[in-house]
Amino acid sequence: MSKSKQYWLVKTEPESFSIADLAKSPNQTTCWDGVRNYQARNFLRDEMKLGDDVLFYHSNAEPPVVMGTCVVVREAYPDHTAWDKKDHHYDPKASPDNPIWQMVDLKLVETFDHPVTLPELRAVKSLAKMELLRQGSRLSVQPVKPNEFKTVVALGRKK
DNA sequence: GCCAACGTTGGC
DNA sequence: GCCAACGTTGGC
Repeated sequence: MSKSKQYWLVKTEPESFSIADLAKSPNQTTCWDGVRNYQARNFLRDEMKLGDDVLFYHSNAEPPVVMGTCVVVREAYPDHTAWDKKDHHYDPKASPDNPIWQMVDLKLVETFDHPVTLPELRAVKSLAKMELLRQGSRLSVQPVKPNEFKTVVALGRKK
């Protein structure tokens, strides 16, 4: 008995990992490591399912922008970068026995012809309640409603 | 580079 | 368990 497909948005700073980097990755697939926030992790670990569609967002960019979409191709498994001392997101409390942090694998679906900027999103009335647009929203993995997803994709394809 | 909003830490 | 101090995120 499978639930209907869910939708998500993930943030990344393009200087560390951009959608172009994803496009260049083997099989256009990457492990989404480095999430170090419990609420975001809980979404990754408990709710992201194979086949869920994901908006790919560039944060700390000029302008901040939804670049395209990807899809969940592997469900949650331990984020081994958490116990790698050399990793930027190293967490001394994590270990193979107690991973704490999880990641999923994401595969590129499409890069928008017309990436949708944050000001453009804010101008769309039906997106007013998007988590991304909430003031102070910092979740790097967040749920997106089906209509919101469809609206953003339509904006990304047209113009 | 600034700073508001947020999450985490640690003293008590 | 409170909450001040601190660190981080991320838009501007």
